[in-house]
Amino acid sequence: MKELFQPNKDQLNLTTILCALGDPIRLNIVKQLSDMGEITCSGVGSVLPRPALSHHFKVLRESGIIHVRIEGKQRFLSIRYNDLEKRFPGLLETILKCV
Amino acid sequence: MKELFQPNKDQLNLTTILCALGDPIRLNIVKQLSDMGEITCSGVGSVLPRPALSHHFKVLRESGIIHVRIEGKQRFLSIRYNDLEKRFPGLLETILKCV
DNA sequence: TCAATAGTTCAACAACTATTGAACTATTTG
DNA sequence: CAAATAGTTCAATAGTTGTTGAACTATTGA
Repeated sequence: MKELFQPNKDQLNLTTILCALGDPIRLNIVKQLSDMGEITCSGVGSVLPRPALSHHFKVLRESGIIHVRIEGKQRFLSIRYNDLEKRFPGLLETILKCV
Repeated sequence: MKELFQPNKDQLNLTTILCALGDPIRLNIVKQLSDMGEITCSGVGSVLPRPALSHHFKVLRESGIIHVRIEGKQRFLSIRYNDLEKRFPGLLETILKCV
C-alpha cells in the first residue's frame, strides 16, 4: 500500500490549483467528480489512454484538488471540498459554475 | 497604430483564462490591475526584464483577461471586468479574493 | 499459484512555455 | 531630423507538459 503525496490543506497553492484546472481534460474530470461524487480511475469518462489519464490524476492530486482513496485494486477519486473551501472559499464552486 | 488581438466576449474560454491566471507572475499583474485600475506596462511592478513581461501581457490579453489601450507611446492595461463578469459571473472576483 | 484486473511508472518524443539580450517600431520632444 | 522613451518582436535556449506503448506493481479470485 504505497503512500500517495497529497498536500495538506495549508499547503494548497492558488496558482498551482488554477494551473491544474486550466486544462480541459482535468477540468472535465473535476466536473465529473463534482457531479458524481467518488469515481474510480476507470470510471472517469475519457477517450485518453490510461497513462495519460494517470498523469492528469497525479496533477490533480498533487495540486490538492482531489483525494485518492485506495480500496482493494481500485482507487476512488473525490474532490477535497472541505479543504479547498476552507483555504479558498467559493473558488471551486464558482469555477465549476462557469463550465 | 497596430491592431492587437483581443478576443470578443463570447470567445472567452474558461480553461484559457484559468491557465493564464495559473502563473504567479500573471496573477500578480492582474492583482495589481485590480487594485490600481489602469496601469502602463512599465508601471507594473516586477523585476522581470521587459520582454518577459511583454510575453505575459500578451498571454493575458489573448486570453481576454486584460484590455490594452494605446495612447501615445504608452499602453494602458486594464481588466475586462464587464466582459468577464458577463461570461463567467463571479469568477475573477472570487479568484482575486483568494490571492 | 496463476491469471485477470486496476492502475502506475518508465522512456521516448513532440509540442509548448518562459526567459534573455539584441534588434526593431512607433511616438514624442528638443 | 535626431535622440529619447515605451514597448514589442526575434532568435536562441532551457525547461516543462502531454502523449504513447511497454513494462511494472498490487490486489483479487479461480
